[in-house]
Amino acid sequence: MSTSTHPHDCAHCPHLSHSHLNALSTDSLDDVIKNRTCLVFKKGQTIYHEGMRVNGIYCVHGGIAKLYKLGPKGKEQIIKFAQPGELAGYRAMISNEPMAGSLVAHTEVRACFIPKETFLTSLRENPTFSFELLAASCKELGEWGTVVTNLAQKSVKERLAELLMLLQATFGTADEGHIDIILTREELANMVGTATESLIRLLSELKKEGAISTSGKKITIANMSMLRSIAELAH
Amino acid sequence: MSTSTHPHDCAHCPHLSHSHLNALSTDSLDDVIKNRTCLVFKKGQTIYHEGMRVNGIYCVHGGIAKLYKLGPKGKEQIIKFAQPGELAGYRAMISNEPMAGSLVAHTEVRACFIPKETFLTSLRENPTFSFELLAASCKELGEWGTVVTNLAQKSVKERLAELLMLLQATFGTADEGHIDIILTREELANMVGTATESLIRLLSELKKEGAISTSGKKITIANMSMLRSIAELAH
DNA sequence: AGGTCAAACTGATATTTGTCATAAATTTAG
DNA sequence: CTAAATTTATGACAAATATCAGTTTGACCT
Repeated sequence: MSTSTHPHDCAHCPHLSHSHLNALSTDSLDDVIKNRTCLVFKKGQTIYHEGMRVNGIYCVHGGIAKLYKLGPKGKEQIIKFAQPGELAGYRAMISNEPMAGSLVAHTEVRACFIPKETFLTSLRENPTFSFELLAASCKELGEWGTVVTNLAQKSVKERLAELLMLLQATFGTADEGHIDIILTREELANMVGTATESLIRLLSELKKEGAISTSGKKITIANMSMLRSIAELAH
Repeated sequence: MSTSTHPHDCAHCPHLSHSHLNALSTDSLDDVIKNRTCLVFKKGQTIYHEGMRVNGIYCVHGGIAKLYKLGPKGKEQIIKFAQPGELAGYRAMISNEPMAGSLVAHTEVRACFIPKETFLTSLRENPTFSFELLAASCKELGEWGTVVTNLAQKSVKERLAELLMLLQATFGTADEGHIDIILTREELANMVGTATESLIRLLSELKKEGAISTSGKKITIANMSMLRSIAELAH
């Protein structure tokens, strides 16, 4: 089970400024803080399961959470990673459906649980918040179109090159220069939609070509323009 | 160019009841009607282009419009078809981005153009409308997750079987029993993400197996449960 | 009705990707 | 710190899918 900690200080959370919750009025934010529960999930722990009806949403304020769906043959398809400042589970809440995917702690995750009623009330009372979520959803919808097009039309190698660039853009680089998120080869495969063995071979190719270098699970982009040309052109 | 017609009677439009615009107050609807322009697009005509900034949205009230994106090698990826009652282009308007895809008249299309300002004002003044769009976007986001998972994990044949079921569910069956939308093999290929020749071969297989029958571009689902098992299981 | 053009189809072949088996390396747990 | 378990890696092969070349069909136009 998740562990409840001493309350997280949401009002001064360093992630608040780039969170959608920042659009709330002082009163609404107070209400959220009053009703939220602070939780800690150990690495690997499931926060919620696909298909579940959950009566609230999560605001991640520490660690990285992995959102995935199960495919027809039970294989996991990684949809996205949620970073501090992001809300998770609000789509299902708003469209009043079961969760479309499962959320699991990829590292240790600290998150606040905000009850459904609190969340829906804050939506109702804060047009700015509501509009911001609408705008974010609309933006994401546009991005999914690109994801689908790439998935349908690009080769696995092109998708992999693109994914590595995206990961670097999203998670930045660590001090040693590698992309600052640790993923297994299987997880990389579950993002680009291929078999683990194929992914391993293509990573080796990229390495041999000098586009990237690896050290265990740490991946460094060695030649960004080469990687970009692989992602966009071909072989 | 598109032709302007004598005004469409939006207030009594048979599609209004299942359109998001139905959530508007009488005043807002009047405002929309006052400012909208009714247009007719001939089959094949482009309504807007990917990458464009458009200063308004379209409300389709007749015909079918095809929304697609161009892939890296210039191949079209069909994202969806918009039917009467649907709004098109509102995502870009709300997230304030260029259009993520191109919209083209798949049949003759009748649509009202609603200027950006009118649309945004109605959003601002109608929380119900705004929430409905938010809920719809959230629902769609969940659906894209499934699309992506299927694209990443299913074979082309499975995706084709699924597409045929989806088309029947969306467009219904014509009197003669076929799925009530006419698509070229290339368009089908551009929906499932495969080469036209592959699609043709797989359609023939489905025909040989008795799951479907075809007559020109008209496709009839002959054995729905067989088709479903092909879509879900395998080969 | 005949000619023209685009779409549908077919075959042969190349390429990509998946699968299975197995070994080496790395991480984790005790 | 070592043993077990997982992850990474590689090879051989099978299956799926793309590509190219060419033929047939059917719709449309005057």
